[in-house]
Amino acid sequence: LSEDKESSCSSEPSNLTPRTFDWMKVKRNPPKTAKVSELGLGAPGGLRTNFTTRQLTELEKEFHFNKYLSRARRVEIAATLELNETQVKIWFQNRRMKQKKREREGGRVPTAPLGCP
Amino acid sequence: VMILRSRFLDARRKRRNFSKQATEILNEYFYSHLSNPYPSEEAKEELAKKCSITVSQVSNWFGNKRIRYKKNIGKFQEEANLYAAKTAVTAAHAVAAAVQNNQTNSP
DNA sequence: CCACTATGATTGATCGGCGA
DNA sequence: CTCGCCGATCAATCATAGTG
Repeated sequence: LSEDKESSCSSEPSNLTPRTFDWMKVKRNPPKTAKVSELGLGAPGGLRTNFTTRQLTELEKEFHFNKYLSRARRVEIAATLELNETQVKIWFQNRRMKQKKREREGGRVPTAPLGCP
Repeated sequence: VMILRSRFLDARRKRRNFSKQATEILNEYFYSHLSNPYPSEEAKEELAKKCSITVSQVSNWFGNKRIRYKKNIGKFQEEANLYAAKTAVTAAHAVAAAVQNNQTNSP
C-alpha cells in the first residue's frame, strides 16, 4: 500500500499547512446540456436539468422493461420525453449503478445496529 | 419548478448524524491524507467497519467533505490543525514505542 | 418557537479507462 | 477513431438534525 508522501516528521507539533493540493483545484466543466447554438437565447449551459415526475416515471418504467437501451429505443424515449439522447443514456447509466448499489447493501440484515425508542 | 419538489416524499432521507467517534475516525483519515483524501475501496471498507456505517456512507462522507473543504478551506483550518496535532501525537507515541521496543530488543 | 448552520443523501452530469 | 459502459467523483440541492 502507498500512503502519504510528505509528512516527514516536522519538529513543529502543529505544522500549519494551508497548502492547496491539486484535488482542491479540480473543477468540472459545466454541463453542456443546453444547445449553445440557440440564437443568443438565455440558455445557461451549465444547469443540472430537473427531470419532471412524468419523465422520471417513464424512464423508470422503461428501465424495468430493459436495463439497457438500444439506439432506436433511446431515440424514441428521448423524443417522447423531450430529452437529449445523451440525457437518456446517462440516466440509464446512473440508474444501473444505483440499482447495483442498492442490491449490494440492500441485502443488509438489520442485525439490531442500534436501539429503538 | 415550484410545486414539483414533492420527490415522492423521500422517506429514506431520514438522515441521522454519525456518532462522534465515527466522525472522529473519518476526520483523522481525511486530514492525515489531505494531500490525497481518496481512500481505496479497501480503505473504505475498513473505515466503514470501524465507524459502523456502510461503505456508501463512507463514500458520501468523503465526497461531501472534499467538496465542502475546498469550497471554504479557511472554515476548516482549525479543524485541520486539530486533527493534524492529534495524528502527530499518535505518531509520536508510535515512535516512542518503536524506540523502546528497539532498545529492549537489540542485544 | 424560529432563524441559521452543519451534514447525510440524492442525482444529473463529468472524467478517465476499457473494450467492441 | 468513435461510442457505450463502468466506477468514481463532482457539484448543486434537498430535507433534516443541531445550535443559539
